[in-house]
Amino acid sequence: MRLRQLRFLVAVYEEGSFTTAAHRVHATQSGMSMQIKALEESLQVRLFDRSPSGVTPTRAGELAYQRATRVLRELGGIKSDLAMMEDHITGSVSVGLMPTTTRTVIAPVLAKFASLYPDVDIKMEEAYSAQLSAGVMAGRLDFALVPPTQSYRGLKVTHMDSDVEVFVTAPDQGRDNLSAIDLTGVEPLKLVLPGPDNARRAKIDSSLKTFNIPVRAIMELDAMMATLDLVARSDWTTIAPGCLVIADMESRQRFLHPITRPAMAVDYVLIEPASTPLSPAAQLLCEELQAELSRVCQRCRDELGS
Amino acid sequence: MRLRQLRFLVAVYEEGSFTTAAHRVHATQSGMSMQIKALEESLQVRLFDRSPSGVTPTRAGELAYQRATRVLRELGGIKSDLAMMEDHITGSVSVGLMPTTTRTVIAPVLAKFASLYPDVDIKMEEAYSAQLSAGVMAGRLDFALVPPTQSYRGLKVTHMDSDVEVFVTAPDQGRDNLSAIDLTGVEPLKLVLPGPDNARRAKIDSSLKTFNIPVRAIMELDAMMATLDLVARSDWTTIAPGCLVIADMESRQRFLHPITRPAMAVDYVLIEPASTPLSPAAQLLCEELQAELSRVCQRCRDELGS
DNA sequence: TGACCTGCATCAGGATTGGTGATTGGCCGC
DNA sequence: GCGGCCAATCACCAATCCTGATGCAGGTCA
Repeated sequence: MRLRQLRFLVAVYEEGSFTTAAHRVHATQSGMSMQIKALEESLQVRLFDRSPSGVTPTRAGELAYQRATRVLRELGGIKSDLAMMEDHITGSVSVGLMPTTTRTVIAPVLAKFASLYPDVDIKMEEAYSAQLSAGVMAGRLDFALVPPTQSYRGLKVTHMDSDVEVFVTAPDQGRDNLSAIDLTGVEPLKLVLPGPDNARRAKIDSSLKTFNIPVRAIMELDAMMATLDLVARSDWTTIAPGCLVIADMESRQRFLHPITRPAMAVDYVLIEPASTPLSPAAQLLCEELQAELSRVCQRCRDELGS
Repeated sequence: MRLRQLRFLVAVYEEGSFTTAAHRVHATQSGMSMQIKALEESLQVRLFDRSPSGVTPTRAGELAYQRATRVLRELGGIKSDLAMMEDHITGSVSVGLMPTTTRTVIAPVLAKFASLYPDVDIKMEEAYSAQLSAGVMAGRLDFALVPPTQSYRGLKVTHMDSDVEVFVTAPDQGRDNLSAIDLTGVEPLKLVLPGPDNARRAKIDSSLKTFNIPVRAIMELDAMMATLDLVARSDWTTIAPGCLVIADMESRQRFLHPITRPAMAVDYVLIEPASTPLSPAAQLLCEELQAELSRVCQRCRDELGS
């Protein structure tokens, strides 16, 4: 068994094709075919079912893939360890964040990190989950913080924290700030929500439907700040994650209302390449981010929980 | 980086010499030298300090070794996974046990395991820790259950459970069965103890010394059953792990006395090769052993704890 | 102090391995 | 039925790695 074969296995599994996998790892189709064959022979088991339209992993292929990613991750850990040994952390980190977290959570993290590790270059990208996971898979991003999505092929997923959803209105809409609300017993809502591609949207829709919550109108706005701005100066309302709106506790530009029913939570997960470990710098940034996120989430649950 | 290089790294680290490491992995000294050099170049760091009497790992070498064992362990996991996929567990398991556990713990485990997996061949070896760890390192044993020792080079160690030490006397020695005893306030003891090579012996000696426990005579007996037999039919006494003597709760051949002072515990650890995972059969036997051991240890702590 | 031993580094040659590009054969959609 | 797509195979070439011999440094013993 060779490391190259494991890398090939991972590529083929993730691409579902010998040819495209070969391109990805800068090899030829024939070499790919031979190496996979050799691997199958050394393991005495068929890893992929071949078809004229590509390949699909067998059960054994699934297992082998899972292990192979872990082997490669450990392998990369060697270099990380050695880099971590250096007293001086350097390099660059590219991180992707969903808009929710860019308002409150990220600023203190960046400030702290930059002062702790002045020689690390930070690149931050704000986008929705699909683009972020694509970025991580393509290697453009070291890791990303996203809501749970469906497609994790080639990604390692770690749950980081759970946040509460909060109902948000303008101050002049006749509700007391921080008063709890039961959405199942309320006049029809005018809601600003993200578009159907958004991961939170699906959960919200299903809650609305399950509990027969009346909705007068829905406006789709795939821009968080615009949404909040609109809510602040109109009779439109929205449902937003605690992390996003907790700053309004002080500013009182918007009034926040814990939701007693239905129960709605939003999860944050970390995604990173399945078969590559984080660089030391990325690991450290990740820890800072985790710490700050759970601090904020804790506060949200305490002060905005139902 | 190549897997072969990692195997070489592990061998060199554990042997402390290029030449003997080369023999171990069926390679030549020159090939070993070149591969390690290549590895060092690809990692851009020196892994071993060479001297005319052998090699010693640098700090980087330590780290790389730790990782390398984990890589190889994960790698072996591929085959284990695939073997585990078979509905029918087969193969053979060689396990080493210290005498303490062979009296009470192992029988039910073997009985259950043999009936669950009738096609697995079991080999069991009873010996003291030094021989067992040598056996594991040489690959003769899949794993072994031993008391904590010093030298773990090349072994993965997992703490399994903690047991109590019990003071044991013959029934006619004027002590009530199960009556607690404070060894610090007792007339000088006649103790049968294992020899100085035994891992428990060092701990017992240090306790005796620390608490100034008077000892009239010590007899060294490296045979557990003989020790117990002697204690049952004389005024000699001993200190034994709970697991070993709990059977006397019913038989009353010997009287047991929880020790209130000094606090004495005996740990059981599992050792296995650092860079090879357990075979599926070994893994299963290990789980059964763990379960039974913690059941017995729990009972010992409940009924023989101070 | 000098001969000897041990252990690692280095070198050149040779065998094995792995990658390449072209070709074949099977299946699907047009 | 034809062209496109994909994997398997083959022969050839290049790179790699292993080998056995030799050199060198340090430590030991008479």
